[in-house]
Amino acid sequence: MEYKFTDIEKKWQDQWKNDAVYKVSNDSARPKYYVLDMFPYPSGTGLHVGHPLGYIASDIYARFKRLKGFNVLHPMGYDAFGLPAEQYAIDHGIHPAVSTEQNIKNFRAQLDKIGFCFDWDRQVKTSDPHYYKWTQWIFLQLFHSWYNRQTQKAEPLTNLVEIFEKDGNKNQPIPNTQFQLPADEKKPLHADSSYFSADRWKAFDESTKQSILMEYRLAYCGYGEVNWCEGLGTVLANDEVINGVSERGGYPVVKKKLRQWYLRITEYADRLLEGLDRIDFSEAMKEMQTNWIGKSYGAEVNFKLDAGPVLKVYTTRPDTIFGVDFMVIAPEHELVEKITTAAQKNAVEEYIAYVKSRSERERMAEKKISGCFTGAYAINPFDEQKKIPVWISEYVLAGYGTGAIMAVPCGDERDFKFAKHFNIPITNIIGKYYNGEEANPTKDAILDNSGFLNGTVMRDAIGIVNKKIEELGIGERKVNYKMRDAAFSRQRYWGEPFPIVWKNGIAYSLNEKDLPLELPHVDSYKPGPEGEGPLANIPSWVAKELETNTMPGYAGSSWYFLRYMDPHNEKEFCSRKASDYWGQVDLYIGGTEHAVGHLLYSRMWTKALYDLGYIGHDEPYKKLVNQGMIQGSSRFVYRVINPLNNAQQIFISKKYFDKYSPNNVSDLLDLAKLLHEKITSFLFDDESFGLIKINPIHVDVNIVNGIELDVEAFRKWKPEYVNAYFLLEDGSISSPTGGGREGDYICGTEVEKMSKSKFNTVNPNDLVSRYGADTFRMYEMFLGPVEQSKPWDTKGIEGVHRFLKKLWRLFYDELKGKIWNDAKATDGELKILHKTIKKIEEDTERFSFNTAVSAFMIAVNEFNDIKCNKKEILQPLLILLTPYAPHICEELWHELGNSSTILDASFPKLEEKYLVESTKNYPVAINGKTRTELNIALDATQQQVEEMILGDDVVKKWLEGKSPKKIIYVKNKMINVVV
RNA sequence: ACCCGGGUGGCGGAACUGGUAGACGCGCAGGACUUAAAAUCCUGUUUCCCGAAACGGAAGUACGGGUUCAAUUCCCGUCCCGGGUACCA
Repeated sequence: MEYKFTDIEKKWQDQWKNDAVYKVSNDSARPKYYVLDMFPYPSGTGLHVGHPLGYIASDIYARFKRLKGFNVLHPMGYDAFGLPAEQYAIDHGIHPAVSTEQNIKNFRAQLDKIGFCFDWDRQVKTSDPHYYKWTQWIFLQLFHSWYNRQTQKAEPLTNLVEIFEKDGNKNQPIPNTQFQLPADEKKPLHADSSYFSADRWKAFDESTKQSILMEYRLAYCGYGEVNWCEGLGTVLANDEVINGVSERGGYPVVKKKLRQWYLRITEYADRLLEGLDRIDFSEAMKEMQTNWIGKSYGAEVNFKLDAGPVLKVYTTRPDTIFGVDFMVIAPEHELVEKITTAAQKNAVEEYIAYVKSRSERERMAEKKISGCFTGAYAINPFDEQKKIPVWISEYVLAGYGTGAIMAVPCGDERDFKFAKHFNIPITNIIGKYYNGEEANPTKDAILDNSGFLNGTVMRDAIGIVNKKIEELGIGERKVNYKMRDAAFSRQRYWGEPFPIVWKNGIAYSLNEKDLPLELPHVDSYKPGPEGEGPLANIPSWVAKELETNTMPGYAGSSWYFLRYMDPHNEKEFCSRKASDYWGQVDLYIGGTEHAVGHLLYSRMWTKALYDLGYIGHDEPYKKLVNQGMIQGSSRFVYRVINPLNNAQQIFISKKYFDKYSPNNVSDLLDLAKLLHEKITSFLFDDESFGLIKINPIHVDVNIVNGIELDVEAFRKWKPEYVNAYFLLEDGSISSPTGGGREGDYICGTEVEKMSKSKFNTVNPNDLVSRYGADTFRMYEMFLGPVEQSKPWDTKGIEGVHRFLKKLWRLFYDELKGKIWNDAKATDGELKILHKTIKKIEEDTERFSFNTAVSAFMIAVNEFNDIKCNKKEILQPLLILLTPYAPHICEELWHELGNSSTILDASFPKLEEKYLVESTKNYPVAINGKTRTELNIALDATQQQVEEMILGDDVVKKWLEGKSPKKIIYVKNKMINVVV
């Protein structure tokens, strides 16, 4: 009986489906465990071997937890709204719903072959109205809520109105400090522009009230910049803009302000930081989120400008205020227009036009220093003699702080370079700490040239200056966050419609009973007028004054983990009973590319839902494991392009590509001679050989075995290659007519992103049909640590497949048939088994699946060596292995006589007694270099060890008669003799 | 530019908390079985030096420094590669 993986896998997949073994109940006496994979986007290209990596890891863990007695939720679904489907619709005229459905079918078929334990009854799709009804509903909760800074949580907006009616907003300042109330007619001179009394609130008209409330809503409307492409008449994603022009068509792209929805995530900044202490994410991940939130303590300082207005800057280093040599404000700062002098007007406008064409990323990445003087000067409040020139430059972004900085070149590298570049004189306020060659950002220097701060250590000066600034009323201490509110609208079709109607410029929500607001059918995906989305082209939609923006891709994925708990609930997004039972996602697996997007948004939504009392926990993911990317391993063939005959297809093996430099004339002549000698139809003359080119061309990795090209498959790959000649590695020729061929054609290799265009994608289906799902699953894990990125190479899969065949042969012999037996296991056999139990349990628990696979190989090799075919040993081994290779284990489990599924077996219990050792082979090092090994009892004392060491011949030889200075003996580790 | 991660044989990787660098697998080389092939099994495989071999010696974890009895592991600096940088998902 041989290992027929195709039959076995088919049989058990069908059986499992019929028996609904993966159906999960919300009602169980067992403890719960929730394993989740990051929501996949069903792309048109289908799965390649990189995608299932995380799913296999989570599947193994889910199955492992089930064996350990948990009620495990392991669901799967689709993040089905998104830009690619819409782009596909624009290009091919196929409705996104249709192509998405097709893609999902394809995905599902691929997933099913791998044998995952997903409970498909719980599948969700974000583009399904049954799902996005609740996305819209949650949006409305955010729309109807505000963040109470006193209680530090989201509350219904009705609370806020009550507060306003009682106290005005004196205790609840408007989050956006730039916001200005309409002028107060009663006390126009003294009115603070952002505070109002209860009386005044009551006197506001509806429109003013609504625009003030909008300033507090967690989901609010404002204005923001988008990538506007006049040529395409549309707004582009950052991805679609390359070097300031559109990816499609190459039209210029500029920034344009459009009305946008936002989520007030900045109000949650502190709680998002605090929450990181309570969740098990990697330090790197926490650091990335912390840096993204970017909390800093500093001061806002007002500088008077000679041109009249006041310039507000944010600085984290107020101690350096005497070192301010110039100001830099963002080119889009509202003051620029007001303060620019007539003489500088042209230069400034030109510079602003340049900056408008630049993406934020380009601006930050730019090494070349650029900027423009506005002609205006600021006055240092502590040194009124000092006139500080005001510049604009792209390196200052409008969205961060106040969009203006005070530049201190002796203490800040970027400011220093700017000053040098524009010949701005540099004031040294840190004495010998500044060498004139580079800035020194120290906080430990003693201040100099700093008026009343002279002689103070910078660190201490910060507080002194802050106090002074506040006393003088020229500024205040300020906590600042780099994070900005999340833009929450897209001028696109394929997303959730907002349940919002506009009446007289005021946004009102739809009633809950009118949800879902279904996405209407459109005939064209072209943008609407003025950069609005395609929905603006539908007369009936516009007539109802419905919002024409749609929600962004992350709307549906911000809460999907909750819907899986209660996927068919028509009354609620998720019942409190279900979310209380399942609670947090215990294990979340996905890539680091979501570090600051999805993971922050879903954390915020969870906190808001928690604040409003809809769920009982405020962090969605208890533990996060980041899976690395599987990179493609590309293969290249080298085509010789003969200028005398462009159409001729001649490929040279890697050796010759390495040997002949395409830039060296004599190399090219040698190559031409060689080719002519071997292939008579290859001709050259005195002029042409110098023009020969050698082009590396991506070749489909599926027709390359390791690095050897299947030349016949290559000729069939594309019509132009039918008559290809190959100069093989051994110098022989493979010609299209056949004959004369002996050697191999060797390809070049390179590690690149896995993508269709590089012909380096490998479809899991192909591998599953060739080796089986169990082999595929184990090989994906065997490649290396889940967290690490690594290149894919199909070649090594054979080793894992051999392992499974070897396992099979412990049960069945090809000739003798059944060989497993009921004999009693020896201590030696039990030792191997329990060593393996220990290793597998530990490795699985810490997600070290690659070493677990090795441990299985070692165990099977050892049992094979000692011819152990005993059921007593093999049965627990199968249970250990079943999370990794479920099909073969289920088959053998039943062959051993079990009738219930192995999925519900219990994980073997480790018996330490089989593993106890009394001695150890200690490595003995002399001066840190291992020289010999000694077998010593584990309970040996320092003295006993020293005696043994000094009596050893090898040690004596290395001591050369000298006596050791010290003998270091670390129990159960090693011995080091210091001479 | 900024933030995060990574760099170990021909290749993927192992070494979990500073303690025998290279487990396991691929590939390669040699051998057994076979008419042959496949499958399977056995042996070897970091590099260099000495040597017939056993054995022995030296170097070695991107590069340059440092801490330590001992560094792939900790610290400082440099280079290279990957992810993210707010509308790809």
